[in-house]
Amino acid sequence: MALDVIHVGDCIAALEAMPPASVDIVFADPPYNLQLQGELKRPDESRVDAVDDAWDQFESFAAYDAFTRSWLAAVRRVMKPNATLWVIGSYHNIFRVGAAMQDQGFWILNDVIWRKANPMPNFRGRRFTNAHETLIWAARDPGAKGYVFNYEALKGGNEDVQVRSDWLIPLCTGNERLKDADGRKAHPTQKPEALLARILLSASRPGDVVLDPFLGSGTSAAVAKRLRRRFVGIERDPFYAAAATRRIAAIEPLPEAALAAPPSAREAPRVAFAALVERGLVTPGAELTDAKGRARAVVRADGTIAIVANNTPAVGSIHRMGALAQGSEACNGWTFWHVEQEGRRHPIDQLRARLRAELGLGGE
Amino acid sequence: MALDVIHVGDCIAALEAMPPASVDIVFADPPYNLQLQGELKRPDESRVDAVDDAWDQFESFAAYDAFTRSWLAAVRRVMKPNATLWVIGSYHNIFRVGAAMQDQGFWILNDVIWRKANPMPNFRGRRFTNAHETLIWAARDPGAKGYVFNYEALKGGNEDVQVRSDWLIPLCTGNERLKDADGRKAHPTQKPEALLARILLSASRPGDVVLDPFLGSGTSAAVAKRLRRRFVGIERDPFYAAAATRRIAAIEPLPEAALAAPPSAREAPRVAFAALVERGLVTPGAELTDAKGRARAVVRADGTIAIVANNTPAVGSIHRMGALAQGSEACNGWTFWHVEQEGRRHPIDQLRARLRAELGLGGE
DNA sequence: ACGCCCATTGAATCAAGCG
DNA sequence: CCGCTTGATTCAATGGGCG
Repeated sequence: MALDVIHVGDCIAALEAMPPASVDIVFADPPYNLQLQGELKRPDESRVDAVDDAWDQFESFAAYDAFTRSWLAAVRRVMKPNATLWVIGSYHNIFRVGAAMQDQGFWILNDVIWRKANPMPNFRGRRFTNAHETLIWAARDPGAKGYVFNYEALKGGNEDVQVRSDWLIPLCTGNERLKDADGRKAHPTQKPEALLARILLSASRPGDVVLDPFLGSGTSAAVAKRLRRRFVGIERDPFYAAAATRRIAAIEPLPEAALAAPPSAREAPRVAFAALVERGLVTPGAELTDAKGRARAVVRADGTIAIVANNTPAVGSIHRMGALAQGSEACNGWTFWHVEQEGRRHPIDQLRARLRAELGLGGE
Repeated sequence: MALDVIHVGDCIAALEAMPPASVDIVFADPPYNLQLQGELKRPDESRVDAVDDAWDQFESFAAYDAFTRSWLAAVRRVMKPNATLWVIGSYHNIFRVGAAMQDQGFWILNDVIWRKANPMPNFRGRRFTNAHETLIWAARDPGAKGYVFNYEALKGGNEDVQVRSDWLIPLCTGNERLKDADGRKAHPTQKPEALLARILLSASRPGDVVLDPFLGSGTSAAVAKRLRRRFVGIERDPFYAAAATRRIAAIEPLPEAALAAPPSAREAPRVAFAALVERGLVTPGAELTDAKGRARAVVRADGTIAIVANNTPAVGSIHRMGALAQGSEACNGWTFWHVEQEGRRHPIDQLRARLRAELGLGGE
């Protein structure tokens, strides 16, 4: 399969020519089926340049649904089992697309709201300002566990709080907006690079293959190249494809160091408590306590620990014994148990971190 | 048709017993079909009290769709030609509901995002915090022009800018949350009154008939009564219906002066005084005075205020009415108007400062 | 009265690895 | 595929208790 290229042509045919289970993440910005009636003018009588292109016209909801089902099925075939799909739309089409996705077995992970910082006002004053679009993020199958979600990196870049499902991002305007030779916008619905960057940084890794079946002005491919992902773009209109090709050629990938994944506790190699005992970071016979010094345990040479709970002696893993000492079902022994050094109690997780560093295994 | 009552029973049967074209606005909070698998625990091992009620269980998407089509059709019959329908849901169900609405001929006016100020986190760090729910606002028919949308009043209560399609509102917690005899939450999905107030103030008028086919804890009826709308509530569960009945009985309608016809464009208030009203820092019907207690005004539910100047009643923004009361051309209503608390008068600017602090400095 | 600390809680489709 | 073990994981708001 050719990577980092744009296929010009119908997306169904192009998708069917691709090998199955070959892409890691899909971004799709399908026609919105806007169903606009007349033309709209601003209060100053200037005309609003609406999306009235032929590709956005469908005869009926049924025709739009058939189109949706067909591209969703074709996309689903080329997704790896742990790939995820992002679709963007507005109230004109997103409900139909979301229902079709569920019908085809996609498993919705989140709906995400793109809150536009600078939306077009409602000139007639008959509705609320349409100030957002909706993204649906879905796994290929129910129960998919292995999808990519760069939780820690996202949280780290967000004042150390979880990223929410509502994202505030400005429209694509100014220099970022592609213009044609006449200085008019080259594509009517160009998406901001910030939006695609957040998507790709959230749910893909460097080197992953990003598929966009409705490439348009090429935002997804441009951001993929900058973030050192590979891309497969499909676009029916040769003029849009040409504009996207020029745009992508001018992109310089970011330095690899700017994209390396931060160390993640979840991906750090496992170190058994027994290894700490073996390596001498904890001495057999040493005493462990909880943070407040109430529960007590004795370290055994084989890496298990011994406690007395309810006047009954027990031996087992740091986790089991932590749960037993607390009377809870589960327990992370690494953070529950502490050792005393120089009069202060430290969680044994600190010792594990030190051993990881000694072994050069990363994970802090 | 009996108004201001709760019908206990199946909503389809109750709707079919109503006369056609008899309600002005519908709010529907149908089951979300959450499809939860196991149980979920917080990092501290406490159990999350999930929605696992029988009424939220459906055998399949097809069963849920059939249910949706049936209540939508029954609701549509009792809507006046210019009535509008509001439906709330999450990604579990809202796409299916929205598509069914379009299929039945409803005309979507907006989708509106309820951004939760204090959502439950994602404890396992495997997705984005699910921090919003989606509302769909639709007219009964395509091309409906006569629906109610109180554009000027909404704009006036929003710093004189159009209200957007994303609304930041806290969850229903604390005192507002209905409790049963054991002190546990009486209903698992009680909606905040601020959300319903914004809906009814946006798209209905005093005296209008508000229908809620899934009344639950009765938030829509309680807010309807307070805002001097009439209501028809339908609830299947007699325990929920009884709790709602008690709740509604305790509601005192706001003074009519706080709800009379919205002001004209020229009199629209210019600041987010409405936010103070919505959040309960100022009560509709409360009295404002100047620093010396001479001029007097009454707070209205939409964030405008009413005064009598030169024996002539007038309604408008805190600034306009302050100017009118002083006989000056301009006035900063925030420093002119005061509220009395514990025998002392404070400028309403202090309340604004408090709200800003609560919202985190107003920066979103 | 006020501030601080702690416990509780909310429409949630919430794990991964090894044997 | 099943079953067991390991061990990773939370934000804003409310309200009560205490000093």
